[in-house]
Amino acid sequence: MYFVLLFCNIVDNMSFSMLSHSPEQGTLADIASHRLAQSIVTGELAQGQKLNEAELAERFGMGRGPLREALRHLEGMRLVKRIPNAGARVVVLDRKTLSDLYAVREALEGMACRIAATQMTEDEIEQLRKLLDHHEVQIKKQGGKVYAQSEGDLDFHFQIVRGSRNQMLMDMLGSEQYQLLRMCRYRTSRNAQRTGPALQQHRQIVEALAQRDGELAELLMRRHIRGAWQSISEMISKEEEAAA
Amino acid sequence: MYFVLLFCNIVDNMSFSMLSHSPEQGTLADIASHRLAQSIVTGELAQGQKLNEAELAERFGMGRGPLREALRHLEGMRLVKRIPNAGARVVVLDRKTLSDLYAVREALEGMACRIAATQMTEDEIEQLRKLLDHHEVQIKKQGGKVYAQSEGDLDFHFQIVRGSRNQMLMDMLGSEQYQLLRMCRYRTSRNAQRTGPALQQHRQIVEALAQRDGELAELLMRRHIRGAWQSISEMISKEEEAAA
DNA sequence: AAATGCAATTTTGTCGACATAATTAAAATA
DNA sequence: TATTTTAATTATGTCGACAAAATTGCATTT
Repeated sequence: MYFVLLFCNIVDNMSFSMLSHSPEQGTLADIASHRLAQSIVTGELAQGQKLNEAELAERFGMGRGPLREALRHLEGMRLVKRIPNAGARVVVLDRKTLSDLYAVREALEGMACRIAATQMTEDEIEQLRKLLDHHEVQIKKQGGKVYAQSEGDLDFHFQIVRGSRNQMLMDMLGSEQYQLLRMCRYRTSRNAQRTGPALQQHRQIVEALAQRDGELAELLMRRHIRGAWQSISEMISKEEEAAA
Repeated sequence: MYFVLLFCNIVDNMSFSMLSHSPEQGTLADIASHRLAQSIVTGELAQGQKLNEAELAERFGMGRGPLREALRHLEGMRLVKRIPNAGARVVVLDRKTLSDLYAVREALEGMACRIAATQMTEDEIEQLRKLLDHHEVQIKKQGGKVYAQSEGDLDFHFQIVRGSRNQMLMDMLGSEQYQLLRMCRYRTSRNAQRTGPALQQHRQIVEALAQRDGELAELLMRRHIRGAWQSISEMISKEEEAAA
Protein backbone atom coordinates (compact mmCIF):
# COMPACT_ATOMS: atom_id res chain seq x y z
CA MET A 1 0.00 0.00 0.00
CA TYR A 2 2.84 2.36 0.78
CA PHE A 3 4.39 1.77 -2.60
CA VAL A 4 1.10 2.45 -4.35
CA LEU A 5 0.74 5.83 -2.69
CA LEU A 6 4.32 6.70 -3.44
CA PHE A 7 3.78 5.83 -7.09
CA CYS A 8 0.71 8.05 -7.26
CA ASN A 9 2.66 10.99 -5.94
CA ILE A 10 5.32 10.47 -8.53
CA VAL A 11 2.70 10.37 -11.24
CA ASP A 12 1.18 13.56 -9.86
CA ASN A 13 4.33 15.49 -10.50
CA MET A 14 5.13 13.97 -13.85
CA SER A 15 3.50 16.57 -16.08
CA PHE A 16 2.45 14.91 -19.31
CA SER A 17 4.28 11.68 -18.67
CA MET A 18 1.19 9.74 -17.73
CA LEU A 19 -0.33 10.33 -21.10
CA SER A 20 2.52 9.51 -23.40
CA HIS A 21 5.37 7.82 -21.56
CA SER A 22 5.54 4.21 -22.60
CA PRO A 23 6.22 1.64 -19.89
CA GLU A 24 8.80 -0.85 -21.10
CA GLN A 25 7.25 -3.27 -18.66
CA GLY A 26 4.18 -5.43 -18.34
CA THR A 27 3.01 -7.88 -20.95
CA LEU A 28 4.15 -7.70 -24.56
CA ALA A 29 0.61 -6.78 -25.56
CA ASP A 30 0.78 -3.72 -23.32
CA ILE A 31 4.13 -2.71 -24.75
CA ALA A 32 2.89 -3.14 -28.30
CA SER A 33 -0.21 -1.16 -27.43
CA HIS A 34 1.82 1.77 -26.16
CA ARG A 35 4.31 1.73 -29.01
CA LEU A 36 1.56 1.50 -31.60
CA ALA A 37 -0.42 4.28 -29.95
CA GLN A 38 2.65 6.50 -29.95
CA SER A 39 3.38 5.73 -33.60
CA ILE A 40 -0.19 6.49 -34.58
CA VAL A 41 -0.43 9.67 -32.53
CA THR A 42 2.80 11.10 -33.88
CA GLY A 43 1.84 10.30 -37.44
CA GLU A 44 4.66 7.82 -37.93
CA LEU A 45 1.87 5.52 -39.03
CA ALA A 46 -0.25 7.50 -41.47
CA GLN A 47 -4.00 7.81 -41.13
CA GLY A 48 -5.85 5.04 -42.89
CA GLN A 49 -2.71 2.95 -43.22
CA LYS A 50 -3.12 -0.80 -43.19
CA LEU A 51 -1.60 -2.47 -40.15
CA ASN A 52 -0.01 -5.77 -41.07
CA GLU A 53 0.09 -8.10 -38.11
CA ALA A 54 3.13 -10.15 -39.13
CA GLU A 55 5.13 -7.08 -40.09
CA LEU A 56 4.41 -5.21 -36.86
CA ALA A 57 5.00 -8.30 -34.77
CA GLU A 58 8.45 -8.70 -36.27
CA ARG A 59 9.27 -5.02 -35.87
CA PHE A 60 8.39 -5.24 -32.19
CA GLY A 61 10.15 -8.59 -31.79
CA MET A 62 7.14 -10.54 -30.64
CA GLY A 63 4.61 -13.07 -31.89
CA ARG A 64 1.32 -12.21 -33.49
CA GLY A 65 -0.71 -13.17 -30.43
CA PRO A 66 0.23 -10.25 -28.20
CA LEU A 67 0.04 -7.92 -31.16
CA ARG A 68 -3.52 -8.95 -31.93
CA GLU A 69 -4.45 -8.25 -28.33
CA ALA A 70 -2.88 -4.83 -28.65
CA LEU A 71 -4.93 -4.15 -31.78
CA ARG A 72 -8.10 -5.06 -29.90
CA HIS A 73 -7.11 -2.61 -27.21
CA LEU A 74 -6.39 0.17 -29.68
CA GLU A 75 -9.72 -0.54 -31.32
CA GLY A 76 -11.36 0.19 -27.98
CA MET A 77 -9.40 3.43 -27.80
CA ARG A 78 -10.67 4.30 -31.29
CA LEU A 79 -7.14 4.65 -32.64
CA VAL A 80 -7.61 1.83 -35.13
CA LYS A 81 -10.59 0.44 -36.95
CA ARG A 82 -10.78 -3.31 -37.39
CA ILE A 83 -12.76 -5.14 -40.04
CA PRO A 84 -13.22 -8.89 -39.48
CA ASN A 85 -11.10 -10.96 -41.84
CA ALA A 86 -9.73 -7.82 -43.42
CA GLY A 87 -7.29 -6.46 -40.87
CA ALA A 88 -6.91 -3.19 -39.01
CA ARG A 89 -6.30 0.34 -40.26
CA VAL A 90 -5.24 3.53 -38.52
CA VAL A 91 -8.27 5.70 -37.85
CA VAL A 92 -8.89 8.64 -40.16
CA LEU A 93 -9.50 11.94 -38.40
CA ASP A 94 -11.80 13.78 -40.76
CA ARG A 95 -13.61 17.00 -39.93
CA LYS A 96 -16.77 15.30 -38.74
CA THR A 97 -14.91 12.99 -36.36
CA LEU A 98 -13.00 15.87 -34.80
CA SER A 99 -16.13 17.97 -34.57
CA ASP A 100 -17.86 15.16 -32.70
CA LEU A 101 -14.84 14.75 -30.46
CA TYR A 102 -14.76 18.40 -29.48
CA ALA A 103 -18.49 18.44 -28.82
CA VAL A 104 -18.11 15.53 -26.42
CA ARG A 105 -15.08 17.13 -24.82
CA GLU A 106 -16.96 20.34 -24.23
CA ALA A 107 -19.71 18.49 -22.37
CA LEU A 108 -17.40 16.26 -20.35
CA GLU A 109 -14.71 18.75 -19.45
CA GLY A 110 -17.34 21.35 -18.69
CA MET A 111 -18.85 18.97 -16.19
CA ALA A 112 -15.43 18.06 -14.83
CA CYS A 113 -14.66 21.71 -14.28
CA ARG A 114 -17.90 22.39 -12.44
CA ILE A 115 -17.37 19.46 -10.09
CA ALA A 116 -13.66 20.13 -9.70
CA ALA A 117 -14.51 23.58 -8.35
CA THR A 118 -16.06 21.93 -5.33
CA GLN A 119 -13.71 18.97 -5.00
CA MET A 120 -10.16 20.13 -5.64
CA THR A 121 -7.99 20.94 -2.65
CA GLU A 122 -6.31 24.30 -2.25
CA ASP A 123 -3.05 22.53 -2.81
CA GLU A 124 -4.15 21.08 -6.12
CA ILE A 125 -5.30 24.48 -7.33
CA GLU A 126 -1.96 25.93 -6.32
CA GLN A 127 -0.32 23.16 -8.37
CA LEU A 128 -2.36 24.27 -11.35
CA ARG A 129 -1.09 27.83 -10.93
CA LYS A 130 2.47 26.60 -10.88
CA LEU A 131 1.83 24.54 -13.96
CA LEU A 132 0.61 27.63 -15.80
CA ASP A 133 3.63 29.64 -14.59
CA HIS A 134 5.80 26.94 -16.03
CA HIS A 135 3.92 27.06 -19.31
CA GLU A 136 4.32 30.83 -19.50
CA VAL A 137 8.06 30.55 -19.08
CA GLN A 138 8.22 27.88 -21.73
CA ILE A 139 6.21 29.93 -24.17
CA LYS A 140 8.39 33.00 -23.74
CA LYS A 141 11.66 31.11 -23.72
CA GLN A 142 11.14 28.88 -26.70
CA GLY A 143 8.21 29.69 -28.91
CA GLY A 144 9.25 26.98 -31.30
CA LYS A 145 8.58 23.83 -29.35
CA VAL A 146 4.86 23.70 -29.94
CA TYR A 147 4.90 19.98 -29.26
CA ALA A 148 5.76 20.37 -25.58
CA GLN A 149 3.21 23.15 -25.29
CA SER A 150 0.48 20.95 -26.63
CA GLU A 151 1.33 18.22 -24.18
CA GLY A 152 1.43 20.79 -21.41
CA ASP A 153 -1.99 22.02 -22.40
CA LEU A 154 -3.40 18.50 -22.30
CA ASP A 155 -1.78 18.07 -18.91
CA PHE A 156 -3.61 21.12 -17.58
CA HIS A 157 -6.90 19.76 -18.80
CA PHE A 158 -6.28 16.35 -17.33
CA GLN A 159 -5.38 17.73 -13.91
CA ILE A 160 -8.78 19.35 -13.78
CA VAL A 161 -10.47 16.15 -14.87
CA ARG A 162 -8.67 14.43 -12.00
CA GLY A 163 -10.03 17.12 -9.74
CA SER A 164 -13.55 15.97 -10.52
CA ARG A 165 -12.81 12.72 -8.66
CA ASN A 166 -14.84 10.92 -11.31
CA GLN A 167 -12.95 7.77 -12.22
CA MET A 168 -15.06 7.05 -15.29
CA LEU A 169 -14.35 10.52 -16.60
CA MET A 170 -10.65 10.07 -15.99
CA ASP A 171 -10.66 6.78 -17.86
CA MET A 172 -12.68 8.08 -20.78
CA LEU A 173 -10.75 11.28 -21.24
CA GLY A 174 -7.35 10.06 -20.14
CA SER A 175 -6.89 6.77 -21.86
CA GLU A 176 -9.00 7.27 -24.92
CA GLN A 177 -10.00 10.69 -26.08
CA TYR A 178 -6.74 12.38 -25.24
CA GLN A 179 -4.93 10.07 -27.60
CA LEU A 180 -7.16 11.28 -30.41
CA LEU A 181 -6.55 14.85 -29.31
CA ARG A 182 -2.81 14.37 -29.28
CA MET A 183 -3.08 12.85 -32.74
CA CYS A 184 -4.99 15.89 -33.89
CA ARG A 185 -2.39 18.22 -32.38
CA TYR A 186 0.43 16.52 -34.18
CA ARG A 187 -1.36 17.03 -37.45
CA THR A 188 -2.03 20.70 -36.89
CA SER A 189 0.84 21.80 -34.67
CA ARG A 190 3.02 22.80 -37.59
CA ASN A 191 0.67 25.66 -38.31
CA ALA A 192 -0.03 28.70 -36.20
CA GLN A 193 -0.73 28.25 -32.52
CA ARG A 194 -2.90 30.17 -30.13
CA THR A 195 -0.87 29.61 -26.99
CA GLY A 196 -1.22 33.18 -25.81
CA PRO A 197 -5.01 33.43 -25.52
CA ALA A 198 -5.16 29.81 -24.36
CA LEU A 199 -2.89 30.56 -21.42
CA GLN A 200 -5.01 33.56 -20.52
CA GLN A 201 -8.14 31.42 -20.58
CA HIS A 202 -6.44 28.79 -18.46
CA ARG A 203 -5.66 31.40 -15.83
CA GLN A 204 -9.27 32.55 -15.82
CA ILE A 205 -10.40 28.98 -15.28
CA VAL A 206 -8.02 28.46 -12.38
CA GLU A 207 -9.23 31.61 -10.68
CA ALA A 208 -12.84 30.46 -11.05
CA LEU A 209 -11.82 27.17 -9.46
CA ALA A 210 -10.06 29.03 -6.66
CA GLN A 211 -13.22 30.99 -5.97
CA ARG A 212 -15.16 27.72 -5.95
CA ASP A 213 -17.39 29.08 -8.67
CA GLY A 214 -18.31 25.90 -10.52
CA GLU A 215 -20.79 27.52 -12.87
CA LEU A 216 -18.29 30.08 -14.04
CA ALA A 217 -15.52 27.50 -14.31
CA GLU A 218 -17.73 25.34 -16.51
CA LEU A 219 -18.69 28.27 -18.69
CA LEU A 220 -15.08 29.31 -19.16
CA MET A 221 -13.94 25.79 -19.91
CA ARG A 222 -16.67 25.26 -22.48
CA ARG A 223 -15.84 28.56 -24.14
CA HIS A 224 -12.15 27.63 -24.11
CA ILE A 225 -12.81 24.31 -25.83
CA ARG A 226 -15.18 25.88 -28.35
CA GLY A 227 -12.45 28.39 -29.17
CA ALA A 228 -9.93 25.62 -29.62
CA TRP A 229 -12.27 23.83 -32.00
CA GLN A 230 -12.83 26.99 -33.98
CA SER A 231 -9.09 27.39 -34.33
CA ILE A 232 -8.63 23.78 -35.41
CA SER A 233 -11.56 23.97 -37.75
CA GLU A 234 -10.12 26.95 -39.57
CA MET A 235 -6.81 25.17 -39.85
CA ILE A 236 -8.51 22.18 -41.43
CA SER A 237 -10.32 24.45 -43.88
CA LYS A 238 -7.04 26.00 -44.98
CA GLU A 239 -5.50 22.57 -45.42
CA GLU A 240 -8.45 21.48 -47.50
CA GLU A 241 -8.12 24.57 -49.68
CA ALA A 242 -4.41 24.01 -50.06
CA ALA A 243 -5.01 20.42 -51.07
CA ALA A 244 -7.51 21.46 -53.72
CA MET B 1 -24.77 -0.46 -50.59
CA TYR B 2 -28.44 -1.29 -50.89
CA PHE B 3 -28.10 -4.09 -48.42
CA VAL B 4 -26.39 -1.85 -45.90
CA LEU B 5 -29.22 0.65 -45.96
CA LEU B 6 -31.76 -2.11 -45.69
CA PHE B 7 -29.96 -3.52 -42.68
CA CYS B 8 -29.96 -0.12 -41.00
CA ASN B 9 -33.69 0.15 -41.40
CA ILE B 10 -34.18 -3.26 -39.92
CA VAL B 11 -32.02 -2.32 -36.98
CA ASP B 12 -34.01 0.89 -36.56
CA ASN B 13 -37.18 -1.03 -35.94
CA MET B 14 -35.64 -3.67 -33.74
CA SER B 15 -36.23 -2.03 -30.39
CA PHE B 16 -33.52 -3.19 -28.01
CA SER B 17 -31.98 -5.74 -30.32
CA MET B 18 -29.01 -3.64 -31.24
CA LEU B 19 -27.85 -3.46 -27.68
CA SER B 20 -28.19 -7.02 -26.56
CA HIS B 21 -28.76 -9.36 -29.48
CA SER B 22 -25.68 -11.49 -29.94
CA PRO B 23 -24.52 -12.16 -33.48
CA GLU B 24 -23.64 -15.81 -33.88
CA GLN B 25 -21.35 -14.72 -36.66
CA GLY B 26 -18.00 -13.07 -37.14
CA THR B 27 -14.80 -14.15 -35.41
CA LEU B 28 -14.77 -16.37 -32.35
CA ALA B 29 -13.42 -13.47 -30.37
CA ASP B 30 -16.48 -11.41 -31.25
CA ILE B 31 -18.80 -14.26 -30.30
CA ALA B 32 -17.01 -14.77 -27.00
CA SER B 33 -17.13 -11.05 -26.37
CA HIS B 34 -20.89 -10.93 -26.85
CA ARG B 35 -21.60 -14.04 -24.83
CA LEU B 36 -19.37 -12.88 -22.00
CA ALA B 37 -20.93 -9.44 -22.01
CA GLN B 38 -24.38 -10.96 -21.85
CA SER B 39 -23.38 -13.28 -19.00
CA ILE B 40 -21.87 -10.40 -17.07
CA VAL B 41 -24.77 -8.02 -17.65
CA THR B 42 -27.38 -10.55 -16.60
CA GLY B 43 -25.44 -11.48 -13.48
CA GLU B 44 -24.83 -15.05 -14.59
CA LEU B 45 -21.24 -14.19 -13.87
CA ALA B 46 -21.17 -12.53 -10.46
CA GLN B 47 -19.50 -9.21 -9.84
CA GLY B 48 -15.87 -9.57 -8.91
CA GLN B 49 -15.77 -13.16 -10.07
CA LYS B 50 -12.51 -14.46 -11.43
CA LEU B 51 -12.60 -15.28 -15.13
CA ASN B 52 -10.56 -18.37 -15.87
CA GLU B 53 -9.34 -18.38 -19.46
CA ALA B 54 -9.10 -22.13 -19.95
CA GLU B 55 -12.48 -22.78 -18.35
CA LEU B 56 -14.30 -20.15 -20.40
CA ALA B 57 -12.55 -21.20 -23.60
CA GLU B 58 -13.74 -24.77 -23.13
CA ARG B 59 -17.27 -23.66 -22.27
CA PHE B 60 -17.43 -21.64 -25.49
CA GLY B 61 -15.74 -24.38 -27.49
CA MET B 62 -12.76 -22.36 -28.62
CA GLY B 63 -9.07 -21.89 -27.92
CA ARG B 64 -7.65 -19.43 -25.45
CA GLY B 65 -6.43 -17.03 -28.13
CA PRO B 66 -9.81 -15.67 -29.23
CA LEU B 67 -10.97 -15.62 -25.62
CA ARG B 68 -8.05 -13.47 -24.56
CA GLU B 69 -8.88 -11.03 -27.35
CA ALA B 70 -12.47 -10.95 -26.10
CA LEU B 71 -11.25 -10.16 -22.59
CA ARG B 72 -9.16 -7.31 -23.96
CA HIS B 73 -12.27 -5.98 -25.67
CA LEU B 74 -14.41 -6.28 -22.54
CA GLU B 75 -11.72 -4.48 -20.61
CA GLY B 76 -12.14 -1.57 -23.01
CA MET B 77 -15.87 -1.69 -22.36
CA ARG B 78 -15.15 -1.58 -18.63
CA LEU B 79 -17.04 -4.80 -18.02
CA VAL B 80 -13.97 -6.60 -16.74
CA LYS B 81 -10.83 -5.48 -14.99
CA ARG B 82 -7.57 -7.12 -15.96
CA ILE B 83 -4.45 -7.34 -13.85
CA PRO B 84 -1.25 -8.41 -15.63
CA ASN B 85 -0.23 -11.95 -14.74
CA ALA B 86 -3.20 -12.26 -12.45
CA GLY B 87 -6.16 -12.66 -14.76
CA ALA B 88 -9.41 -10.84 -15.29
CA ARG B 89 -12.36 -10.29 -12.97
CA VAL B 90 -15.90 -9.07 -13.54
CA VAL B 91 -16.19 -5.41 -12.70
CA VAL B 92 -17.76 -4.48 -9.36
CA LEU B 93 -20.50 -1.88 -9.57
CA ASP B 94 -20.25 -0.10 -6.26
CA ARG B 95 -22.07 3.10 -5.39
CA LYS B 96 -19.23 5.37 -6.44
CA THR B 97 -18.87 3.74 -9.84
CA LEU B 98 -22.59 4.06 -10.57
CA SER B 99 -22.63 7.62 -9.31
CA ASP B 100 -19.82 8.49 -11.69
CA LEU B 101 -21.62 6.71 -14.51
CA TYR B 102 -24.83 8.63 -14.02
CA ALA B 103 -22.98 11.93 -13.80
CA VAL B 104 -21.34 11.26 -17.14
CA ARG B 105 -24.63 10.10 -18.61
CA GLU B 106 -26.34 13.29 -17.53
CA ALA B 107 -23.76 15.40 -19.30
CA LEU B 108 -23.62 13.32 -22.47
CA GLU B 109 -27.30 12.58 -22.90
CA GLY B 110 -28.16 16.15 -22.03
CA MET B 111 -25.93 17.29 -24.85
CA ALA B 112 -27.34 14.63 -27.17
CA CYS B 113 -30.85 15.83 -26.44
CA ARG B 114 -30.03 19.45 -27.13
CA ILE B 115 -28.45 18.64 -30.49
CA ALA B 116 -31.10 16.07 -31.38
CA ALA B 117 -33.73 18.79 -31.09
CA THR B 118 -32.18 20.47 -34.11
CA GLN B 119 -31.13 17.36 -36.02
CA MET B 120 -33.86 14.75 -35.78
CA THR B 121 -36.33 14.49 -38.63
CA GLU B 122 -40.06 14.76 -38.04
CA ASP B 123 -40.29 11.12 -38.92
CA GLU B 124 -37.78 10.11 -36.26
CA ILE B 125 -39.67 12.09 -33.64
CA GLU B 126 -42.86 10.39 -34.69
CA GLN B 127 -41.09 7.06 -34.27
CA LEU B 128 -40.23 8.08 -30.72
CA ARG B 129 -43.89 8.76 -30.01
CA LYS B 130 -44.85 5.35 -31.29
CA LEU B 131 -42.16 3.78 -29.17
CA LEU B 132 -43.62 5.43 -26.08
CA ASP B 133 -47.13 4.34 -27.04
CA HIS B 134 -45.82 0.83 -27.23
CA HIS B 135 -44.17 1.16 -23.83
CA GLU B 136 -47.40 2.43 -22.32
CA VAL B 137 -49.30 -0.57 -23.60
CA GLN B 138 -46.64 -2.91 -22.28
CA ILE B 139 -46.70 -1.30 -18.86
CA LYS B 140 -50.47 -1.54 -18.56
CA LYS B 141 -50.70 -5.04 -19.97
CA GLN B 142 -47.98 -6.71 -18.02
CA GLY B 143 -46.61 -4.83 -15.07
CA GLY B 144 -44.42 -7.77 -14.21
CA LYS B 145 -41.95 -7.87 -17.03
CA VAL B 146 -39.67 -5.15 -15.76
CA TYR B 147 -36.83 -6.55 -17.79
CA ALA B 148 -38.40 -5.69 -21.14
CA GLN B 149 -39.34 -2.26 -19.81
CA SER B 150 -35.77 -1.52 -18.85
CA GLU B 151 -34.54 -2.49 -22.27
CA GLY B 152 -37.28 -0.38 -23.82
CA ASP B 153 -36.20 2.57 -21.71
CA LEU B 154 -32.61 2.19 -22.84
CA ASP B 155 -33.87 1.99 -26.39
CA PHE B 156 -35.64 5.33 -26.05
CA HIS B 157 -32.49 6.93 -24.77
CA PHE B 158 -30.38 5.49 -27.53
CA GLN B 159 -32.71 6.66 -30.27
CA ILE B 160 -32.22 10.19 -29.04
CA VAL B 161 -28.47 9.73 -28.93
CA ARG B 162 -28.67 8.62 -32.55
CA GLY B 163 -30.62 11.77 -33.27
CA SER B 164 -27.60 13.83 -32.25
CA ARG B 165 -25.75 12.47 -35.30
CA ASN B 166 -22.61 12.33 -33.18
CA GLN B 167 -20.90 9.05 -33.98
CA MET B 168 -18.51 9.28 -31.04
CA LEU B 169 -21.43 9.73 -28.69
CA MET B 170 -23.20 6.76 -30.20
CA ASP B 171 -20.11 4.60 -29.77
CA MET B 172 -19.46 5.72 -26.21
CA LEU B 173 -23.00 5.37 -24.98
CA GLY B 174 -24.08 2.47 -27.16
CA SER B 175 -21.26 0.00 -26.99
CA GLU B 176 -19.87 0.80 -23.58
CA GLN B 177 -21.88 2.66 -21.02
CA TYR B 178 -25.19 1.07 -21.83
CA GLN B 179 -23.78 -2.32 -20.98
CA LEU B 180 -22.95 -1.04 -17.53
CA LEU B 181 -26.41 0.46 -17.28
CA ARG B 182 -28.07 -2.79 -18.29
CA MET B 183 -25.93 -4.55 -15.70
CA CYS B 184 -27.14 -2.10 -13.10
CA ARG B 185 -30.76 -2.61 -14.13
CA TYR B 186 -30.50 -6.35 -13.77
CA ARG B 187 -29.27 -5.90 -10.24
CA THR B 188 -32.02 -3.51 -9.22
CA SER B 189 -34.94 -4.52 -11.45
CA ARG B 190 -36.34 -6.94 -8.88
CA ASN B 191 -37.23 -4.04 -6.63
CA ALA B 192 -39.78 -1.32 -7.18
CA GLN B 193 -39.82 0.47 -10.52
CA ARG B 194 -40.70 3.97 -11.47
CA THR B 195 -42.00 3.27 -14.95
CA GLY B 196 -44.98 5.58 -14.59
CA PRO B 197 -43.17 8.88 -13.91
CA ALA B 198 -40.40 7.84 -16.31
CA LEU B 199 -42.88 7.45 -19.16
CA GLN B 200 -44.36 10.84 -18.38
CA GLN B 201 -40.91 12.42 -18.47
CA HIS B 202 -40.15 10.67 -21.73
CA ARG B 203 -43.25 12.19 -23.27
CA GLN B 204 -42.23 15.64 -22.07
CA ILE B 205 -38.84 15.19 -23.68
CA VAL B 206 -40.32 14.13 -27.00
CA GLU B 207 -42.59 17.16 -27.05
CA ALA B 208 -39.64 19.44 -26.38
CA LEU B 209 -37.85 17.78 -29.30
CA ALA B 210 -40.92 18.22 -31.49
CA GLN B 211 -40.95 21.92 -30.67
CA ARG B 212 -37.25 22.05 -31.53
CA ASP B 213 -36.55 23.44 -28.09
CA GLY B 214 -33.07 22.09 -27.43
CA GLU B 215 -32.53 23.92 -24.17
CA LEU B 216 -35.72 22.56 -22.69
CA ALA B 217 -35.07 19.07 -24.02
CA GLU B 218 -31.64 19.07 -22.39
CA LEU B 219 -33.02 20.33 -19.10
CA LEU B 220 -35.73 17.66 -19.06
CA MET B 221 -33.33 14.88 -19.97
CA ARG B 222 -30.87 15.89 -17.27
CA ARG B 223 -33.64 16.04 -14.71
CA HIS B 224 -34.89 12.66 -15.87
CA ILE B 225 -31.47 11.05 -15.46
CA ARG B 226 -30.92 12.71 -12.08
CA GLY B 227 -34.25 11.30 -10.98
CA ALA B 228 -33.28 7.86 -12.16
CA TRP B 229 -30.05 8.06 -10.20
CA GLN B 230 -31.87 9.16 -7.09
CA SER B 231 -34.14 6.16 -7.42
CA ILE B 232 -31.25 3.77 -7.95
CA SER B 233 -29.30 5.35 -5.13
CA GLU B 234 -32.12 4.80 -2.66
CA MET B 235 -32.38 1.23 -3.80
CA ILE B 236 -28.71 0.67 -3.14
CA SER B 237 -29.05 2.21 0.30
CA LYS B 238 -31.83 -0.19 1.18
CA GLU B 239 -29.78 -3.11 -0.05
CA GLU B 240 -26.85 -1.98 2.04
CA GLU B 241 -29.05 -1.71 5.10
CA ALA B 242 -30.52 -5.14 4.44
CA ALA B 243 -27.04 -6.60 4.12
CA ALA B 244 -25.95 -5.07 7.41
C1' DA C 1 -0.28 -22.09 17.37
C1' DA C 2 1.26 -18.58 14.19
C1' DA C 3 4.40 -17.30 10.85
C1' DT C 4 7.77 -18.15 7.45
C1' DG C 5 9.95 -20.57 3.67
C1' DC C 6 9.68 -24.02 0.11
C1' DA C 7 7.68 -27.22 -3.23
C1' DA C 8 3.77 -28.51 -6.24
C1' DT C 9 0.08 -26.99 -8.90
C1' DT C 10 -2.54 -23.97 -11.42
C1' DT C 11 -2.93 -20.10 -14.54
C1' DT C 12 -1.33 -16.62 -17.45
C1' DG C 13 1.85 -15.21 -21.24
C1' DT C 14 3.98 -16.41 -25.53
C1' DC C 15 5.24 -18.67 -29.71
C1' DG C 16 5.03 -21.49 -33.97
C1' DA C 17 2.27 -24.00 -37.22
C1' DC C 18 -1.93 -24.87 -39.68
C1' DA C 19 -6.73 -23.62 -41.66
C1' DT C 20 -9.51 -20.35 -43.76
C1' DA C 21 -10.78 -16.20 -45.87
C1' DA C 22 -9.44 -12.08 -48.68
C1' DT C 23 -6.56 -10.00 -52.04
C1' DT C 24 -3.96 -10.00 -56.07
C1' DA C 25 -2.41 -11.81 -60.48
C1' DA C 26 -3.03 -14.29 -64.40
C1' DA C 27 -5.57 -16.57 -67.87
C1' DA C 28 -9.56 -17.36 -70.57
C1' DT C 29 -13.58 -15.75 -72.81
C1' DA C 30 -16.80 -12.51 -75.02
C1' DT D 1 -9.67 -4.66 -75.29
C1' DA D 2 -12.65 -5.19 -71.48
C1' DT D 3 -14.63 -8.38 -68.39
C1' DT D 4 -15.16 -12.48 -65.93
C1' DT D 5 -13.19 -16.75 -64.02
C1' DT D 6 -9.86 -18.98 -61.90
C1' DA D 7 -5.46 -19.86 -59.73
C1' DA D 8 -1.75 -18.15 -56.62
C1' DT D 9 -0.43 -15.48 -53.00
C1' DT D 10 -0.91 -13.11 -48.99
C1' DA D 11 -3.00 -12.11 -44.55
C1' DT D 12 -6.08 -13.15 -40.90
C1' DG D 13 -8.20 -16.53 -37.64
C1' DT D 14 -7.42 -20.43 -34.74
C1' DC D 15 -5.32 -24.04 -32.18
C1' DG D 16 -1.99 -26.71 -29.39
C1' DA D 17 2.24 -26.78 -26.80
C1' DC D 18 5.76 -24.66 -24.03
C1' DA D 19 7.69 -21.01 -20.64
C1' DA D 20 7.09 -17.97 -16.89
C1' DA D 21 4.63 -16.21 -13.23
C1' DA D 22 1.32 -16.50 -9.50
C1' DT D 23 -1.32 -19.10 -6.32
C1' DT D 24 -1.94 -22.86 -3.29
C1' DG D 25 -0.73 -26.27 0.04
C1' DC D 26 2.53 -28.27 3.00
C1' DA D 27 6.36 -28.69 5.90
C1' DT D 28 9.47 -26.45 8.90
C1' DT D 29 10.71 -23.20 12.33
C1' DT D 30 10.10 -19.94 16.18
